[in-house]
Amino acid sequence: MKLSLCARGRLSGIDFEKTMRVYNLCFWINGDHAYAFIPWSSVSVARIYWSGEYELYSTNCEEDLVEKLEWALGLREDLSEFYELASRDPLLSEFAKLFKEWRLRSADLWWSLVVAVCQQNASFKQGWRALHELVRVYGKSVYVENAPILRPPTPLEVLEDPERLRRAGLGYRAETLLRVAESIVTGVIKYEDINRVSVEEAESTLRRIKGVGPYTARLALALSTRRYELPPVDRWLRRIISIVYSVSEREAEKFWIEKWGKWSALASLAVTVALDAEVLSKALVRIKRGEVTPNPRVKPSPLNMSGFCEE
DNA sequence: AGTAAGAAACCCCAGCAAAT
DNA sequence: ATTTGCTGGGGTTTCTTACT
Repeated sequence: MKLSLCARGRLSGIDFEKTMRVYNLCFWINGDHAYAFIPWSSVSVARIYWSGEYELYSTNCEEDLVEKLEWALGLREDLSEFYELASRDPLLSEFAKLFKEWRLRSADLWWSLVVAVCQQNASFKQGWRALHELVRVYGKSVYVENAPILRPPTPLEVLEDPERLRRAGLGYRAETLLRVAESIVTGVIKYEDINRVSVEEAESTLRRIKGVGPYTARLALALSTRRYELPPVDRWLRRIISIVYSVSEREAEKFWIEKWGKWSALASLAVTVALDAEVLSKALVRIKRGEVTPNPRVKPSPLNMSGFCEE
């Protein structure tokens, strides 16, 4: 699939390097720039330099691609309230100082669900390796200036060749992902519907897919709709919450929502970045030592997944 | 013999669905 | 509402090997 240049320009207002590095696969990070696939469009990819300069490539140049790109980068998202709360929080105050200009990158509903399903019952390493392998094993590329760039497979491509999910190491999660692909292709699940209703309703809609529970649904919602009221809380975070704030694990989620309000899901993700998604035992040691900012030596981490490309 | 690196074994962990 | 079992790879410990 050959893409042509649709637009170029310069954006500003956020930290493009942090925004592009956090939870991005190594295929798409390259020295002083990175690639972002633009949701809700035909196949489109933006090359974004840390300076904010960008080049936008697509199969057919739509009008509002730049707008979609800005949305996906959270360019107009006002996080001052979140960072104000974070600055008074023991886990995220240091993070708040360093990551004020960071924004969460959005993906379309399909890819958000793929990401979320890969994380099920998996450590950070296991989940992201599976996602990395998934992209590699399907081996679909777009061509930008005659150079191939791997792209995520579409739900149709996954349904056409479901065996590759096993090779990617998804294990039994493959079954869930196939049901997700099915739901997307048949239109049972549609972004417009999900985005129109409350997050609570959206969550229950997604959960109608067997294998999609609250964690998966909420992570996917946060990534695809930029609405953060319902946090994904896994055992890792639940344990951390209960220890740091002296609440029972049973009450941890309720506590988290009361604490962060409409920023709950963003706070969940921020904690994983701040602690490099290290395994629980190590994360707890770091918290005890007050080491709650990302450590560049930790690999792989949400900020640095280059290791998967070197395996 | 002592030690470090490498391999293997063991246990543990994860989110979800189903059972209770 | 709470507990249990599923499933597959990661983490940790233990054992083996190789080298000084």
